[in-house]
Amino acid sequence: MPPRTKPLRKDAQRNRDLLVTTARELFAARGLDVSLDEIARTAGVSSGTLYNHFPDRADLVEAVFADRVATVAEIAEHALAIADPWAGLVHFLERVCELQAADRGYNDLVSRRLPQAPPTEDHARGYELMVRIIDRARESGALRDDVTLEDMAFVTWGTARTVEATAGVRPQAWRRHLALMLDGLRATAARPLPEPPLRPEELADIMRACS
Amino acid sequence: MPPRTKPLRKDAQRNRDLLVTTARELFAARGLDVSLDEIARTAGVSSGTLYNHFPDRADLVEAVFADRVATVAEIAEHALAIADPWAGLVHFLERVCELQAADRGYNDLVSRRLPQAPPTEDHARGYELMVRIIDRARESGALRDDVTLEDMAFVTWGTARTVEATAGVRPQAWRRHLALMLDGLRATAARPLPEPPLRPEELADIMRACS
DNA sequence: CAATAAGTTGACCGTACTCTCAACTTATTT
DNA sequence: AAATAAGTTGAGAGTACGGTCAACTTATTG
Repeated sequence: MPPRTKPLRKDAQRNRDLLVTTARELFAARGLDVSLDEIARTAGVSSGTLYNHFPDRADLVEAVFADRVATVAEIAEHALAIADPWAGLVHFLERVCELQAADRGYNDLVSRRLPQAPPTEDHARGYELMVRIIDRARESGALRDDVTLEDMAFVTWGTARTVEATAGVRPQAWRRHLALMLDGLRATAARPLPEPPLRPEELADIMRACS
Repeated sequence: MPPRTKPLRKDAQRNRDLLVTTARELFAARGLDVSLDEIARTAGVSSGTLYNHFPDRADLVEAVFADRVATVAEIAEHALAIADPWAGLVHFLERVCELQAADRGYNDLVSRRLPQAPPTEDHARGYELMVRIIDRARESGALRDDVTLEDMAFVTWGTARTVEATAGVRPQAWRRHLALMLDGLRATAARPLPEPPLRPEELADIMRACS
């Protein structure tokens, strides 16, 4: 659907796009903490223009990573297209972690709580698909039956930190971390867990929390 | 052994101690990014005094956490005193993660690369003990034989991130993360790993790296 | 081609932080 | 109780950042 708002003037649209792509590159290379002034300068516009388009840093971050939710949903779809449920889960987690490893900004985004983009329909779709990936893997008997979708956050958070630490020295080290984690998620590895899973609302709180 | 340098004047010593304990509290509560001015103010001394004692932020951090290396070594000793090698490893990792969970500053410290304290003899002792914890667990057949001491960094990094994320909502959630990870470290869970372990020098590089 | 709306500029304000130093105060020494 | 060495102070320099706005420029419209 076309956006309801009146279209931007064409130079304004050009500047906006420029800012987003510039920010995307800088975020990818150096993480989410790049200064907004530097982004504007690199894009060749004044800082006023940046603030005109994106009043808040979160607005810019949201614009830069707006497509990622859909990307994750697509990955989830591919994962569900794999016949073997366990292989599907592994595929999903590997691909998501690859996204993190390829983009320091995205890695920061999944790590830190940040902007809280308003929940979109892609969000809901991705969530549904992920639930199915987990359920299917669990019902197949490959995934341990005491883990939930929320436990996948541990995978994401953990590899995010490993990606950050090892990026300079061994960019693929996170694969080893992930593999160990995956071996712990197998039904055959299951031992009683010491703590109940995060409830969906708790995880939502964590994601939403800004600080 | 008494320090070789001339002892501080007694008010200077008092101020120094005050700064360290104040910094310890603030770091523990709010992480390593507390401003130095605030630490000085809270301690009731001027910022000049702080910089007189600790020219660099890293110097203060080092003073605050100087004892932690010895603490970890002690935990390692306790772990080795446990008869069952696997239980010893679990004990060690749980206790270290508890340290992280109890102190946001320490959690930051193990996460981010920061100051690179000069390697002390406690360091070497801790290292030796940790090697023995791992070797013993592996030789007992409980720990998978394709993991190394360096793989424990994944445990530390991972839980560090989970601690950070969940501290406000479910302070014990990291125990679940750790338990999943531990299940992946069991010999019975072992599947081939996709990436060679970090070499000791690589891990040292990561720890040393400042940025 | 006006006329007007839309967008841009860059200097500037406020804030927060690290770090310095000359003037001052306090402890220690003889 | 001087004399001296040691330590403290707090204002302020320097930096970087987010964010604002009145004056200016540019696109669009009739």
